[in-house]
Amino acid sequence: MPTLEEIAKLSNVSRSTVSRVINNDPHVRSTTREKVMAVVHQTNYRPNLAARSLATANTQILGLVVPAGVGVAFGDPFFPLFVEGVAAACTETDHLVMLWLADTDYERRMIGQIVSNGLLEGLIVSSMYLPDPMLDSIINSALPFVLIGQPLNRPEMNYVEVENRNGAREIITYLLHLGCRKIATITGPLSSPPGFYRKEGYLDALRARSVPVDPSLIVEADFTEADGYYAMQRLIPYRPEAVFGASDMIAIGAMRALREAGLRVPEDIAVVGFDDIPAAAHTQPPLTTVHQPTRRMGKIAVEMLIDLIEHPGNNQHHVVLPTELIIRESCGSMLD
Amino acid sequence: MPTLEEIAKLSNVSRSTVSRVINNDPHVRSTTREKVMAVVHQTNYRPNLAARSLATANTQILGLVVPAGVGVAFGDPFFPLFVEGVAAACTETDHLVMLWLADTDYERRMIGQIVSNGLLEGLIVSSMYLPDPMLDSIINSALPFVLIGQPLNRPEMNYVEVENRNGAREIITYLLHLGCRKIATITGPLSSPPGFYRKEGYLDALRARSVPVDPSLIVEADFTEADGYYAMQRLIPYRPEAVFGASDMIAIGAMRALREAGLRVPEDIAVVGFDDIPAAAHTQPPLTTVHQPTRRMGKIAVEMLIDLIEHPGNNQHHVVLPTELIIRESCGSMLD
DNA sequence: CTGAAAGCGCTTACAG
DNA sequence: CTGAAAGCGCTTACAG
Repeated sequence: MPTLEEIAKLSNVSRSTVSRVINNDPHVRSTTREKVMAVVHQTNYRPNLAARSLATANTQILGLVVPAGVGVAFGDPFFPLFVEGVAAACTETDHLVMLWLADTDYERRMIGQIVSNGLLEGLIVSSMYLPDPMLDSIINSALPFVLIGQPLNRPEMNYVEVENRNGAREIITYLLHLGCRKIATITGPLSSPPGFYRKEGYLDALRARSVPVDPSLIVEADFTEADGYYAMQRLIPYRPEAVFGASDMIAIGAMRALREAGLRVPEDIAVVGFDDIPAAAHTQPPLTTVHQPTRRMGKIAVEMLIDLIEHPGNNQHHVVLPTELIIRESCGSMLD
Repeated sequence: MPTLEEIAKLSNVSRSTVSRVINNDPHVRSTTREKVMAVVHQTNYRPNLAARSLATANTQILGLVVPAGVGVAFGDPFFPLFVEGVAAACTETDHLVMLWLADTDYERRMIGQIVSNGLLEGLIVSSMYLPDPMLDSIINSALPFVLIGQPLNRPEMNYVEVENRNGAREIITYLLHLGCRKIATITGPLSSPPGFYRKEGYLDALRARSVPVDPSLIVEADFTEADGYYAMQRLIPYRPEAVFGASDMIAIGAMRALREAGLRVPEDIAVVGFDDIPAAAHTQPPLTTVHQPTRRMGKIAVEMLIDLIEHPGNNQHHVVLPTELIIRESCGSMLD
C-alpha cells in the first residue's frame, strides 16, 4: 500500500498538496491536481483511515447495537430489514458501520468495546430488550446516539419509532367499520413500547366509537406464535367476533388455535395482526395487518444520527413513521 | 477523553510505561503497574484505537460482506443467525466487525469503502449472489478473506461450508429406507453451490441403492416458496411418492401445491426439505428436513479468518460442517 | 524495570 | 497555489 509520502515523491509535489488533492481542496491548480490524480490512480493509492482519523478526529464510523435474537424469531425479518436500511444509508453517505449484537453473555466486554472504541462517532441502538446498564453506559459515554423504538420511561432521548398507537387505532377502526363490536386483543408485553402503545391504540378506537371495553377480551402475551396460540385458547370461550394480535406472529398463533377449535377465519371470527411480516401474506387466509416501514427506520436513524453528530446541540429528535393498513382476507368483509 | 500522556503525568511515569501497563507487558514493576492502573480506572481512560492502529498496523477489525436481501426472504433466518455467530465470535475474541450489505446499487462505492479501508485486517464474504467483480476486487486487495459457501469454480479459496451433498444424500436415503422409490426433487439453481451439491446428494443416494434416476422427476427452481409451488404443479402428474425440496421454502411451496391438488401429506406423498428454518417446525404437517448449523458457520468463519491473519501462509482452509437429519411428520413412516 | 525518541500516515494552520 | 513543520495518540526498539 503506497502512502501519501510516496505519492508526493512520485508526483513531485509535497505531501500537503497530495492531501489537498485527495480531499478535494479547491485551492489546487488543476494541472497539479491532474498530475497527482494520475499517480493516485496508477498506484491505486487509498488513504489510511487510522491515520486520517487520528489527524482529524473524524472517522465516519457509526456503531449499530441490536439485541441478539431479534429477528431470529420465526418469520420476523425486522433485523435484516432494519440493518439493510442502516447499511444502505451508510454506504450512500460514505459512513462505515460497526456492528454489535447485544448478548447478555458478553455484555460487559461488549460495552467496553463500544464505549471505549475511539473510532465511533455515534451509535444507533435498538431499545427493545436493551439491558438498562448497557443504556446507562451508552449515555455516560457521551457519544451521540439514537434509539430505535421509543423508550417507555426516558422521553428525553432521540429516537425513531413507528406509529404503534395510531396503526392499532386504524386497524381496530376498520374492524368496527366492518361491523365487528366484540373485538378481543392479544397484546404484546405491556412493559414494551410496542406492546403498550398498540394496546392504547386499540382502546382509542373503541372509545372513539363508544364501544365498551371488556377486560376479559384483553390478554397479554409475548410477541410469539406460541403465546398467540395459548392466549387465543383463553379467549375462545368469550366468543369474540374479531381478534387483534399485537404482532403478526401472535395472530398466526391465534389462527392455529382457532383452526384447532374448528372455528373458521374469517367466517366465524376475524383475525388481524401488526407488522406485516412476509409470512402474513402467506397465511391461510392471508392476514390483514399493519405495515411498518422497517427498512426506512434504518435509513432515518442514520440520517438522524449524522445530524446529531454534525449539530451536537440539536437534541430530542423524535421521528415517528406512519404505518399502513394492509387489508387481506383474514378479516373478511361483513359489509357485503 | 484522557490520553496516554495525561495518564503518564498523573501517575508520574513516562508514556512508555503507561503503554506497557495498558498492554500487559510483564516487564513492569507491580507497584508501578498498580499506581498506573489506579489512574487509568479513576480517569476512565481508554486507548484511542486509531492511534494504536496507526502505530501497530493492527486493528482487530474484521469486515463482513453479505448480499443485501439475503435472509429477508420469507422465513429464512440465515442472515440473522449467521451474523449472530460472527458477532458473538468477534466479541469473544475482542475483534470488531464492520458490516456491508452488498447491494448492486452501491457496488462501486462499497468496494471502495471495503478495499480502501485501511482498518480492516480481513474479510468474511458470503459467496452467494456475490457479484464477480466484487470478488475480484477483494482478491486484488490482498486482504485475507474467507468465503461463506464453497464457490463453484474457484476451489482455491478459503471457505466454510455445510455438507450440502451429504445432507441431501442422507435425507434421500432415509426416504428410501421408508420404502419410497419414486422420489422427485425440486432443486435450487444449479449454478449455485447449494443447488448443485444438494442435487448431487440426491443422485448419490439413488445410485447407491441402484434406484433408476428419472429426469422427469427432477425440476430446477429458485429457493423460494413460489418456485416450489409451481415446480410441484409440474411434478404432480408424474405421481411421485415423495418429493425433496432443496430448501424448506421450496418444500413449503410444494406443500401448498399439493394441498390445492387435494393430495395429503404424508399419506399420499411425502415431502422433505433442507435448511431447517424455524417455519419448518410449524408447517402442516411439520416438515422433515436437514438442519444446518448457521450460527456455527459464523463462528467458524471468524476463527478461520483470525488464523489466516495470524498465519498468512496457511491458505486453502476448507471447513465443511456436518448437517443433521430432522425427522418430523411430513414424510410419514411407511414402515409401520 | 523505565525513559527519551522516533515513527506510524495523515491533516492543517502558517508562511510565502 | 504550494511547502515545511507541527501535531493527532499511540507503540517500540534502543539505552541505561
